[in-house]
Amino acid sequence: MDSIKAIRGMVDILPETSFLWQHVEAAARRVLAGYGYQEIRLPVMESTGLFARSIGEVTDIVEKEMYTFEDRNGDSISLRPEGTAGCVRAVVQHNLAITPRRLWYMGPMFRYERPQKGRQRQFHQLGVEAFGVASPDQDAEILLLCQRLWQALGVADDLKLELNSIGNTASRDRFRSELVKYLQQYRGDIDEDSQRRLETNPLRILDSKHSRTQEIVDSGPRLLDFLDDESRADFERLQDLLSTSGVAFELNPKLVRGLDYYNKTVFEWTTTALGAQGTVCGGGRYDGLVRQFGGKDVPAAGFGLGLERLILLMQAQGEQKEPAAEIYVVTSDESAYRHALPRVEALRSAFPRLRIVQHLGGGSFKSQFKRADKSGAALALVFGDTECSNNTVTLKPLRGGDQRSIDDAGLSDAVAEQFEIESEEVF
RNA sequence: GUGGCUGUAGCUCACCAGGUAGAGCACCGGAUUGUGACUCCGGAGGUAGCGGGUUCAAGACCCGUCAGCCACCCCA
Repeated sequence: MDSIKAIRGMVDILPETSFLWQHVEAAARRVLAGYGYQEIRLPVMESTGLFARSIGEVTDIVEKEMYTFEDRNGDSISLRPEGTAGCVRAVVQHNLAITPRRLWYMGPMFRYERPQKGRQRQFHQLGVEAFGVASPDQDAEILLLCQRLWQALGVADDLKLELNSIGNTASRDRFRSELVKYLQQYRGDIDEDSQRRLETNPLRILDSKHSRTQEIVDSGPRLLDFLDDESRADFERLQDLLSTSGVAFELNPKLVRGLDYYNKTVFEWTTTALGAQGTVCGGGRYDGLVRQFGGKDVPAAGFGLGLERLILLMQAQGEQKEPAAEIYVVTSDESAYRHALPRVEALRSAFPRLRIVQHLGGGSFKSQFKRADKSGAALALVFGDTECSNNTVTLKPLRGGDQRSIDDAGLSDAVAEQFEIESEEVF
């Protein structure tokens, strides 16, 4: 029997990187809370129809990338390929959109694609969705929030904001038919994929990577020229807001996004540091989606942020290592261990944020100190026969300095001094 | 889904007209028995991704398969 391995595209996040995840997640929570966003936790499975109707029947995601199967009762259900659909469903189902509502969620998404760096079959997104505000100050807010997160994580310089407006449904339809009409003339010249999209999703031809197709597109009709007045005005105001609040951006008239539900503002934060998978965060406005799911006519805007890609970006700047524990406790034998245990527990109570590692499994002092050294701890606490019999502890700095013995009673103060912290006495 | 590259100890890699595997790091133990790092000595660890084929003989060649990577595609 072959050894059992994780299935393709599903990866384990090991301890050497899980701390980075925690760091990113904590930063995100902090930033989100700072803007008044609240967490919503959603199922990872939904009715297949939910995704088909929101994302778009003819998108790649729905056509060939979903994990879809029959529930035991025969219903077709799917693992979520993205979060917005489920979030909108929940908002409608629980009537959450009656007031301005700022939401976020974090969790795994599933897409059956060929894995590559920055692209897995199970990956993780932070999703942010804001309901109830139609004006571009909402768009600006979520972009500001993004930028704050980039700054908090030190990746602001690696990310570029690309911005576009794809207008309302009517103006987009007008543009689409003009575009199709134009491209029909060059049917034989454009690439195969684009020819297919001529029928299914013509807008996607705009960001084709084929150079010949690109040339043809470049001299064709421009989306911007077809924008309705409201979209145009909002788009200009958004740019103005971003400029005054210090968010740099680049207009990309060919940015259209792959999902059907977007309108007006669309954007992507991209990097060149990750190869072909350069989009770290993407989103926009989706004013019609809530209504489409039977809710009120509530405008909305949001984005999805790829956590793996964000973390890859941080790792690309250099190795990220988890800081070592502060203290390593060494004991000479069983009785010393019993002696030390309550004292170490008291220390943990007094300094809940210190990481104190107790040596386990016995062994000679020599081997215990080897462990202590390897642990990277700054300080070893030594409980030997001598210490135990006269109620003292030896503090041995492991990164330089002389060791000294003190009375048990002074341990707390000595530790506080060494790490320049105060006792919190939290239990 | 398409094309290409790769797959040898925990990690990074090597060897080899095809003759049943080696280094560095990591790991474990020791260098007079209450003290780590440096040094020295010793040790453990691989049916060479998996399956099949060619051959007297394959990790090395061929086929298949699985996985990773790169590009396409797609997007996070």
